[in-house]
Amino acid sequence: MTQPVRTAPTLAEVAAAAGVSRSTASRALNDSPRISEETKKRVRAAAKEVNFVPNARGRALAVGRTEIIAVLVTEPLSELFSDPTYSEFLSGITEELSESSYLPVILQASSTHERNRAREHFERRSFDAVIDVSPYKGSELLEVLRELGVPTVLCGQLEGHPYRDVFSTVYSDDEEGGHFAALAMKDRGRKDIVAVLGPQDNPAVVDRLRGYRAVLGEDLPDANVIYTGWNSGDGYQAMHQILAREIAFDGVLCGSDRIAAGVITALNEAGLSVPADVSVVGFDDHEIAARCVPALTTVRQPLREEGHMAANIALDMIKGAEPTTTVMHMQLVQRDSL
Amino acid sequence: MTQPVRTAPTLAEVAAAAGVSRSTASRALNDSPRISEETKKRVRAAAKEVNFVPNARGRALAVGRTEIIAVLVTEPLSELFSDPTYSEFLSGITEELSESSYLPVILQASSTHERNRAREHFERRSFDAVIDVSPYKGSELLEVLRELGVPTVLCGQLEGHPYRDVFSTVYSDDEEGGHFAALAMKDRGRKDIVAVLGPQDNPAVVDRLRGYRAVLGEDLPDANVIYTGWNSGDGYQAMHQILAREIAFDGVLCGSDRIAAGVITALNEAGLSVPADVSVVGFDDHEIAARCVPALTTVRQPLREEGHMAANIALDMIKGAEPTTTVMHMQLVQRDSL
DNA sequence: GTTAACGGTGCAACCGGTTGTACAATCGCA
DNA sequence: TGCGATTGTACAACCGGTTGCACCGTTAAC
Repeated sequence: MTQPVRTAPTLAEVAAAAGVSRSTASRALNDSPRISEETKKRVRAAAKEVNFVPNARGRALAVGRTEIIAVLVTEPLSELFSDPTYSEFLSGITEELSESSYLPVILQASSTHERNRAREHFERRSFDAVIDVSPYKGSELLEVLRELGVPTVLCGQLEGHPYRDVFSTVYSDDEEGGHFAALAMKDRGRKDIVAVLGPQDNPAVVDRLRGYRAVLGEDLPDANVIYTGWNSGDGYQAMHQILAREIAFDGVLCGSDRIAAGVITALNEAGLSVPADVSVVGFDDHEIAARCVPALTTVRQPLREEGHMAANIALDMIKGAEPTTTVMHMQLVQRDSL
Repeated sequence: MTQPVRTAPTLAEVAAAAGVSRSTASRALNDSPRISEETKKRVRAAAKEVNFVPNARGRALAVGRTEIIAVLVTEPLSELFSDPTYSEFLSGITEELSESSYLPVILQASSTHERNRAREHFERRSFDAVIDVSPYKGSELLEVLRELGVPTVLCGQLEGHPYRDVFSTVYSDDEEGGHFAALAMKDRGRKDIVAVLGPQDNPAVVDRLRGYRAVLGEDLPDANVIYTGWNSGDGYQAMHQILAREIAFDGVLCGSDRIAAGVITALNEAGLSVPADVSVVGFDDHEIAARCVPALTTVRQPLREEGHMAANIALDMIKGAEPTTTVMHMQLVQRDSL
């Protein structure tokens, strides 16, 4: 039943069918005010008749846009998939772009090979804009984007904001998140706090700690701050270290919900009850937070909304808008671990 | 330090710099045999000089290709991310395409809105080919692709293969996988088998069951076949149902590793030992399989390789190759649950 | 009755490449 | 010396749209 492949109808055919010129047909379909209703109607009918859809390649060349936005990702695909943060964030971007005619492309940049490919695509002007999901890692590519003048949105802060005047930035206020978590501890009357954070070189970690400190002061001594990875295993191990020190503490601030899950496991194994003996607060509000026993009090980052925002800013920049900096707000999610 | 945005150099500028015509410049850069070595050298030098990279839009229009391949996905992004099957498979596609100049685009088609957007992109000829990752769900779109004559690769079998003469197909031999799992049970001397499978309408499930049956015959009675979801919770629940029936059984064939994990948990809770009392065989060989206690014997599907294959076939079809059907082979991974 | 204003349309150029074909220059050979 | 074959290059058309500008026919104003 192989049907003969129709070769796609072009604007010229529509124009011929409607008895007008190509330019008039184009204007009619793009709803230009210079064309009479009468003619528009005729052209639209002709277009419907021959099943006309404007060719993406021709359009792209003429208007100087590909209507494609690259989402630059530094993590390898497997990590990308295992980290729910990205899923949420990418969904936000995709959702928002699906309202426009733009198409998001996930562009990986973990290996050198991939970065070179990415660079090549940038130079070819394959994309109208770039959304960089983990900008603190890909500085060479950022340099390229700057030179090429590609509208770019950075998700997350860059230390020192070297590109603030060229790129837009969207990030959650991590310091504020730290505030919220610390205030919750304080309100609960906790006075001897331990923090199990992510990697020390992560800007979000630095800001959150600053937030903790602003509220807790000496209740969170330097010695009680541990930097580690983001996973439950890391939290578990860190908690063991702390228990081994035999210091007194009644609260643990965690850099992620997964860390918190590991911390709770370690505490329970040591015979400590959460929240009776020790309060625990997480970060992120991923699925795992609600499933913890006890359910985890945590700080929610509006990831999906950040995705929406990033996509919109990218679209605006394509239209010529100036770079902007947008700060999203954190939120404390009260559950049972505090 | 905002650097003035260079407007990208065009072929015309290269030609001027090299003192040749645009056509000669184009041929020189594309290494046409009709151009003298001497001239090629000069043009290449000029191109390097002005930092020329051919513009993707212009090229696309001229050669009639966008160099973009759509990966059509029926699942919502969150599911896509939570299912390691896709991660592996998509990695395969991405890896392979990164060797070419082609760019993969993940195109979601779970909601009606998304399917309409997808259709529009197809009609605009935004993609040179489509790889459909879950073809049994998106038949309307397949119809569109067929009419438009877009080179398409289906991953997974379609019942009745209605598009066999138009589309290429890549799939793993699920019946063979069923064979392997069932043979393992048989070799171990298991005689009363239960199967906890995925959804009944999934063609892979149907084929695997056929494979089981061919080996086990009456050792796997109809009443012992349970259809459910793919997750551990589903496996757990299904096993409870079976235990409640108080029938005798000594082996469980599972539709996924996650199902198997749930099954093992339920068995253990009921005081049954794996593999002493009951043998369990999974499917997929995901990360979870090795982490099960006991480590799960399972059937491995070569997902990454399937991704490579699908990408290559897509590239071939773009070059005009006829549709092909490719069957990948399953493999039994022996561990401790049998 | 002439002319200015204006709404509607078409011509042609343009976006940035690729490619069929014509043409000029060089060479070999009769 | 004259011819055809061969090589290297340029001209121009083309891919499929968009858009600046000129032009046409009305109508309104003077």
